[in-house]
Parts: sequence; C-alpha cells; structure tokens
Amino acid sequence: MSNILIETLKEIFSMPQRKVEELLKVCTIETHAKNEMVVTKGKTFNRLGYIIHGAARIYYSNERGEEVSYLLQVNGDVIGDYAGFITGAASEVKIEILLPTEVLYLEKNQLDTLIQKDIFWLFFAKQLSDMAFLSAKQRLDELFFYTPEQRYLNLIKKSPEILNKIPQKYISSYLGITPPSLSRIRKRIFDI
Amino acid sequence: MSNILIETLKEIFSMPQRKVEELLKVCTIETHAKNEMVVTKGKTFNRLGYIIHGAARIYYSNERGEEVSYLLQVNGDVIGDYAGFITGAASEVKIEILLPTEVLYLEKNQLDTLIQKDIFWLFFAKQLSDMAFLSAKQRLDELFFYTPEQRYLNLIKKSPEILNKIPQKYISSYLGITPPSLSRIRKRIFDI
DNA sequence: CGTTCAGTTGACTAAGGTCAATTCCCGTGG
DNA sequence: CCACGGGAATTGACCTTAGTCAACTGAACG
Repeated sequence: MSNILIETLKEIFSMPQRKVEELLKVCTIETHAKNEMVVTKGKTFNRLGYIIHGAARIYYSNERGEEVSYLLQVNGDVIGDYAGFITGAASEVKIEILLPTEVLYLEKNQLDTLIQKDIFWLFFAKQLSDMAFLSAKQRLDELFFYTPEQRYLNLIKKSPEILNKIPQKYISSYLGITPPSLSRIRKRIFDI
Repeated sequence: MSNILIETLKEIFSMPQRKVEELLKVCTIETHAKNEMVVTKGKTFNRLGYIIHGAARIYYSNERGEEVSYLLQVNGDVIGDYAGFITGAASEVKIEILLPTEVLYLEKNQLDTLIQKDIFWLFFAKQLSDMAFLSAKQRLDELFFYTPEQRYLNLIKKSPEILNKIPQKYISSYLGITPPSLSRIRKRIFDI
C-alpha cells in the first residue's frame, strides 16, 4: 500500500522519495465509513485529504440552502476545501463519504511547519495551488463548452467507475442538473 | 500614476514598498490600441498583464471553433493565460483589447529569475496561484448557483462600468448565453 | 410484508437556442 | 449635410431542453 502511495506521490509532484517519506511522516491516515459526514461546522476545514481508496462527494450550499456537488472524488483524488485551506476562511463545505474510504490527511499547520524548515515545501505548496487552479479551470471549460448531455458523456468516458459507485442524484448535481433531467438524458443516450 | 500602482500592488499582495519597486523594475508597460489582438499563436503566452487602465476580453476557442469570453477585464484586473503561464503549454488564448489600454507586464522568466535570487518571490508566485484558483472557484460558484439572469444582475452590481464599456455580445458570451438571450433578459429586467 | 428512498416517467412550464428579419447606431464618403 | 453601409442589438417565430411537481416503479432492508 504505502509503496504504491509513495510511487504515486513521487510521480504527481515529481519529487524525490526522500521528500515523499518526509511528507508522509506528518500525514495521518483515517478511515471513514460509508455515509459518514466529514464537516467542520463554522470552522475552517484545515486539512487536505488524498483518497487512497473509496469515494466522496464535496458539496457547498448557497444562501438559499440549495446544495451543489462541487466534486465527486474517487481513488487518487483530493478532498477538502482548498479555498478555506489557503485563506483560512470558515468553511461552508460538506464532505459526504459514499463508500468505505481511506484518506491520507495533511494538516495545514503541518505543511506550514514543513515550509518553515525547508523551502522545498513552498514549491510543493505552490504546486498544490497550481493544480487546484488547473482543475477549476478545466471544470469551467467543461461548463462553458458542453451541454449537460455532453458533460455526462464526458464523465462516462473519463471516470466510468464513478457511474457504478455513485448514486445518480449526486452525478446530476455534479453536472449541474436535476435528477429527472439526468434520467431523461440517460434515456436519450441508451434507449436509441 | 506609478504611485497609485505601487500602493495598489502593496495592498493586493501585502508586500513592502521595497519589494514592489523591485518587481516594477522587471516589469514593462505597454499600450494597446482599441481592437488590437494580443495573441501568440501556437506559443505560450509567457506573461501576465495587469490592466492599469482600459479593458480587454480573454477568450478561448474550443475544437469546434466556438469561442467563449472567459473573462472581461477592466482597470485593476489581470490578463493573460495563467494555465499556460504555469504549465508552459502553448496557449489557445486570445486577448482582444476593447478600449485604449495600458498594461503592466511581468514576463515569466523575469519572475523565475526573481525567485532564483530571493525566496520571497516564491511566496509571491504562490499568492498568484492562490488568487487564480480563488477567482476560478468564484466563477464556478456563480455558474452553479445562479441562472443567466441572476448572473447578469450580479455583473451589473459588481462591475457596473463594464456595461457601458463592453459590447453586449461579449457580455453574453461571458455569461454563457447567446446575444438574443441577453437581449431578452435585459427586456425582462428593464421593461417592467 | 410494509417502509423508505432512489430512480423513472408524465404533464406542464419556463427559458435559452436558432434562424431570420428588422431596427438602431455610427462612421464614412458623396 | 445627408445618404449609405455595416455591424450590433433587438425582435419574432419556432424548437429544444431543463425545471417542477406529482405519480409511479423498483429495489433494499427491516
């Protein structure tokens, strides 16, 4: 397990094994049960999680109480509230664990401590921000250039495993549509 | 002019005047005429611009040649292709100058040189990434939580100056709708 | 066997997309 | 000074699709 993790992190951040080990030393692994809610009401969600295996959805509620599944995350994806992580603002995010899930957590203060000791970790932190930006940008492009139907097809192509693992209602929310709409889209696609 | 610029940058990045001056030393100011196109076809757009005064729209084209106004930027906003800036990937971005515009440019290699010399500038670079992420996230929230009509109202409230400066067709594209739709929305809003 | 909840379906509404025609605005040239 | 041309904006007619609400189905679980 830990070996795969080390190799993966080495590759993602293109950093030497020594650094990965240093990082893992200040991380913790937690397991979450299915349907567990990971929330920090009124506080900052001060950590980033890396899903070793499992699935979760990250969602935000607006002032009218409507919720939107901001992300559907599976193996190898990141969970947390990166906006809160960098600004320290209290988090409106909620994370719902959808499958038995094992998560590698990095606390913000641990990262800060690393940065104090070794400037390498500032590069690492910048990489995190870069990656967060790029994935948000990708999501924006998706929303601008594709219809809900095309977005669904893209999702099937990109993460087929999500379809079996994650209830439709969260997929529809992720796509920015209602469950009946997704149902009709599926009918259009598969019935022909 | 330069005073205002220094004060503004000091505030945005909360950095000492000395650092701002150091930064400005490696920046260049360029003026663009109305309707000018700022493109680097097939190359990376290797610089970030800060609009001292003027207006521009940043847009991307998808594979079908449809274009989307990714951003409408005015005084104090940033122009460029931040994704290309950090990844070095060739840029599909096009920037159209909408008014006589003065831009402060920072070249990527200048920033890299600064970072080599003084680790402070790595903090600065991370701040840039953080800000890019946060504004992309804000845009996502806007798209998820609001209808086109509400987005238009939000835009009026947030940047009323845009309405007079920028042609409707770019505003509609920014909102993710067609010009006729924006026209009808305006009718709904103002006719009553 | 009944409860519960996710998913689907039907009926209807609302709103944006598309295409084409028209109007408006503005700058240019006669 | 006025007429014309061209692009932007608006409008109308029609289509498509998502939203809404409610009813129904089906599977999971006790």
